[in-house]
Amino acid sequence: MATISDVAARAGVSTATVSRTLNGKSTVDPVLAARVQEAATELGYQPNGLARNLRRQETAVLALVISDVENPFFTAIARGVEDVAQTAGYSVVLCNSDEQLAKERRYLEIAMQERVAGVIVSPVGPSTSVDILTSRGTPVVAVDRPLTEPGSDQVLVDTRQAAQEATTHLLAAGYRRVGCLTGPAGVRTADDRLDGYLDGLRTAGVTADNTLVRRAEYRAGCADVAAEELLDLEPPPDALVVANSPIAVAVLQALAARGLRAGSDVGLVAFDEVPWATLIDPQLSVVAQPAYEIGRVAAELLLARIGDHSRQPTATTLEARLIPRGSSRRDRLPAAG
Amino acid sequence: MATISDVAARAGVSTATVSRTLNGKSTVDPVLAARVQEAATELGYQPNGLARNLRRQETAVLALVISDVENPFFTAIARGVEDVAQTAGYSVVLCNSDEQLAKERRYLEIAMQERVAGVIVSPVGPSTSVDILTSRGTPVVAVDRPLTEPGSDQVLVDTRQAAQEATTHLLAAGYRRVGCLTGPAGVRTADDRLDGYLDGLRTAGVTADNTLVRRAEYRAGCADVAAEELLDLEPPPDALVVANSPIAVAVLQALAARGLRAGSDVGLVAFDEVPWATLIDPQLSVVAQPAYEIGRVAAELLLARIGDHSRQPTATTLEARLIPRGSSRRDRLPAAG
DNA sequence: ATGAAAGCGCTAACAC
DNA sequence: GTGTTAGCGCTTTCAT
Repeated sequence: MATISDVAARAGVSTATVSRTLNGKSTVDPVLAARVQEAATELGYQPNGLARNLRRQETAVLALVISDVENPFFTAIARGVEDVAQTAGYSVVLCNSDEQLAKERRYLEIAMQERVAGVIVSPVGPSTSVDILTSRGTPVVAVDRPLTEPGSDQVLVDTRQAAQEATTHLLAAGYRRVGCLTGPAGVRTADDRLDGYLDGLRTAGVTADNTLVRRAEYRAGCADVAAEELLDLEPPPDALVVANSPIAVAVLQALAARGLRAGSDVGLVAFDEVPWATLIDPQLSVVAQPAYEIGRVAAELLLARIGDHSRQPTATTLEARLIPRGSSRRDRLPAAG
Repeated sequence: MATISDVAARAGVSTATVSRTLNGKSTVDPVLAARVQEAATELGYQPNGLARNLRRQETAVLALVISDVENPFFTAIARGVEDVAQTAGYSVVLCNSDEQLAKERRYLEIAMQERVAGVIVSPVGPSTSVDILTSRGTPVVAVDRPLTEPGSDQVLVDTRQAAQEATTHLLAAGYRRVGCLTGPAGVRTADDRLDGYLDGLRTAGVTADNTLVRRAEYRAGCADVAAEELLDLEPPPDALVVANSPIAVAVLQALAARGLRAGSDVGLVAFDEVPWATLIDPQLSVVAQPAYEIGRVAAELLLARIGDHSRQPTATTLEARLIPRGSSRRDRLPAAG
């Protein structure tokens, strides 16, 4: 594989001149520059990024470590990050931690070792290994879930508030036994949504019933049992606040298996807008999080910190929006009764 | 940031011994090894991957360049790739080409320059820039769509056959004006699915009607117009073969907007299984592609080629499976009439 | 404007 | 078993 000195030799100049030409630096004699270009293309020269990075001690690459590639919420974040990075001349590499601390740690280590310019992470847990990065001065921004250690920017959503709103909405619609199916303990969004649900009950003067609360993994295909347990309670809940869309799928499947109908039989509000929300009958009421926006803001924050390492870390909280649809309306009941 | 010589100095040994210890090479005196480990942790030493890669001229990283991160089909492939890479000690970085040739080319160049061990790509078009890689000896495997240039492994799906089967299925169910909404011209899967659809018509002795064929971008939110055009034809098609799930969403939305029902009003078979296929009413008939399997096989092929660069490139074709559900059954009609 | 030369941090011969 | 040393390919002073 042709190196820079091959090109230099062929063009009859020094490696410095080749480097300057190929990087568009200072003013190089047009004649020499042309000779260099020619030699480079003739040799099919491809710069060795490894060597360049080693010399420069930096890379125009951002790492984005998300906890589930198959969750549309996170892929939407990825789009936001990518769009911003792209226009700033950065590339982004996506790493899937799969909600596993070990994988997350591994990817963060690689990011560190490969000296990426910065990383955006949706931490699996509150006590992650981001200090590997922050202690070395690599800018980090946390999305979706906070980090206990200071030093990173954060872009979160006021999800507790949103969960309360969802609960209040269900209660106002006339549901009386509102349950909650949330994510694993220790995952902040899961705990927050549960707390918001409890806030909603309390505000309405309803006493919480622990048996109406279940937890499940956030990933697809993990919440089946929890959903079934809830629906098979005696008496069953007549409405559910559901913490994300993969879990919502499980709930809807369990409902269908029992011949139950969302809305009329069991009120439903699920976190995260999905393309199919309006395709099911009744349509799914959701708490829409500004996923793309989260990614956009996170990338902007990261680039700002890369440009100025002394910048103080900030915390941004975005708002979620309740979109009421048919799955949180009981009004079919009178018609049927 | 601590370097290997800092560690060597602190442990009172040579850099070579540090390197050997940290890489678990040959047999290092346990006493020295312990001193090295201690010095390393005290200094918070993190190896510089850039330097290591430069020296080794290789990286334990695979690049996966997919054409749409928001399409579940591709994220499922990513899962397959990741699972096998993981167990082989490789990490995978995901790059989103967004169906844009320029982005794809850019990521391929980065992959080359960063000297990744190999790349898996779902090419935006047939004439991609993979030769950047193949000519330099970097193993490449194409997934979902073939590459015209030889030299890469391929993992494809017999999608033409599947499209024919879907069409035949609709015809057999009693639909008479079966249309097709496929992807952009030049994208092989789009053209293949169209051809398969035409095969299906021909086999059944039905003359193809060009007005019943439309094309749209493969990405979400791009097929609305095409879907509407099709449904507003006079007379409209009474069934549709749809080339992927983002397009299927557009079709289902257009149907709903017109008060039409899948199955009874317009028969529907869409490519790609999605989590919500059984949640809509009627359930969505799909052609399920073995996405996870594609990723798995592609990664295995890639690792094999990395291990033995002289290995001959292979072509694997996997089968898709038609899953008939309610959206391709007309039987509601009699009940309604 | 151009070239010579010094490393970036690491690994792998090679010598001891 | 351990140390010495020569680069990997590039960028960037520092001279000229």
